[in-house]
Amino acid sequence: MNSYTEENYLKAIYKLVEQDGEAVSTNAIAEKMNTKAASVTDMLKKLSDKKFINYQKYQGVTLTAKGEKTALIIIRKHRLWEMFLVEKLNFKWDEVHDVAEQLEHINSDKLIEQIDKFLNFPKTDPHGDPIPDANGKLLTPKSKPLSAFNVSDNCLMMGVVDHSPSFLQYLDKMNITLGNEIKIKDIVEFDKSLQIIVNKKQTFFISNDVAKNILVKTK
Amino acid sequence: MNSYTEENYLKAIYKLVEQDGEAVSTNAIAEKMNTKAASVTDMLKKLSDKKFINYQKYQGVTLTAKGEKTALIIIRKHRLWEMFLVEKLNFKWDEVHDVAEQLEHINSDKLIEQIDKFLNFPKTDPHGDPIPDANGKLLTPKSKPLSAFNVSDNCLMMGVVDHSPSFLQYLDKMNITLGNEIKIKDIVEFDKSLQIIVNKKQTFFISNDVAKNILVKTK
DNA sequence: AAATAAATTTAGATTAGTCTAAAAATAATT
DNA sequence: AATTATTTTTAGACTAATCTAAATTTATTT
Repeated sequence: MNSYTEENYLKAIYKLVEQDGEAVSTNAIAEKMNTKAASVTDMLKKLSDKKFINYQKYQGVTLTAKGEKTALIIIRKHRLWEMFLVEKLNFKWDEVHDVAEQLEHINSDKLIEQIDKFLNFPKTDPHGDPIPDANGKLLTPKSKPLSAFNVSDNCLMMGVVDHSPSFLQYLDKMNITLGNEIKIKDIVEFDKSLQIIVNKKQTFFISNDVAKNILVKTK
Repeated sequence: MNSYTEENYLKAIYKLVEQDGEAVSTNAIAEKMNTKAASVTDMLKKLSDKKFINYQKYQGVTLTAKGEKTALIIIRKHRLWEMFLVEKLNFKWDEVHDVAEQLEHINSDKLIEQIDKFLNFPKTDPHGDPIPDANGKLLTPKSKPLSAFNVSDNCLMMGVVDHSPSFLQYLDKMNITLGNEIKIKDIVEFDKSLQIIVNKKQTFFISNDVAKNILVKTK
């Protein structure tokens, strides 16, 4: 089996590759893992020996098929546990991350498949992120940032980019949650802030920075 | 916080003290932890420094109040997770141990209290073992081995001594489960085997060894 | 294209937990 | 009580993951 630490490196590398779309640097991994570049280099050698990553000295890394599958299965567990915490144990969407970071490393196929079944096979986690299947296959839902839409577009809230508790709490306060309808009433020329109508009821302004972090699709 | 390994040592020491009722030896711990005596000595020093155990070289160990509370909170988590697996995720009582060994180390007060609530505050785990409360207090249910009773005594199945999958599967096959009524019809003079009537329906023989491992109380 | 800056890797230590082999302490036996 | 056996501890070494500091490679600037 792989160690807790190896799993966390694979997950970090997966997310960086997903984000940047290219080979990721030692420093980028070090920052994400809150560790030093020298430690990362040591681990990269190990992950490379185990065929989880493609690694050439000084050239950055990408995941092999084996590494990507392993990363996606950890992400599957993380997201299923988040869903469980919110749906069954009264956690808020801004409280689940740290616990799921621990639970994702529990090793039991039966456990995770039963959790999946218990939740009735959810497609996304509480933040709208897609849940990979048991083989590590991911169906990415088609969504774009709200900031990419225009005046009078009518959208459906699909997820978030920033997952920080403070951002999620802000969305709660504004009543912006998964599945809500968001219609763009106006876009301010000066700062690109948006006036939006949520669920045909509340009308208010959000900054363009906020809009960039809200994922929606056209309704 | 305490490491995964420290927690496992504390749990092992708790169980050995509970079983033997006196200071436990380095070798006994080594055997229970599947490790070597030299490794145990190292860990005992560390646990002693942290005030979890009373330890004098060559004299064996007992738990301090702090150590016992810590052990009981780990046992609380283990037993609540076992109950969750059986009650909510279709695990059998002989399948839960290994997964619960992992889950017991998850660190989140909210998580474990919500699991407790979700299960409607169970008093015992799937094997009839009592679940300590959130402060590490344990109410031991009064039960004795079936082998301590006499002909025509009518008992209620309360738990098991041996927790091995093979023993639990045997009990399943014989339809002996928690809460069943067990009446002693006869005790064979020769080998002390027992003829029992389960739930007023099935009558059959069990060995004295088996009877020693079934915990009951008088109905 | 040479010099400088930035990123990355190597070298050598450190910590937690483990091990083997040897030494020391306790227990059992004659 | 002396000897032998058993248990426990110490000494020194190993692995995984980390670190700092120095060396090396790659990238950027002049």
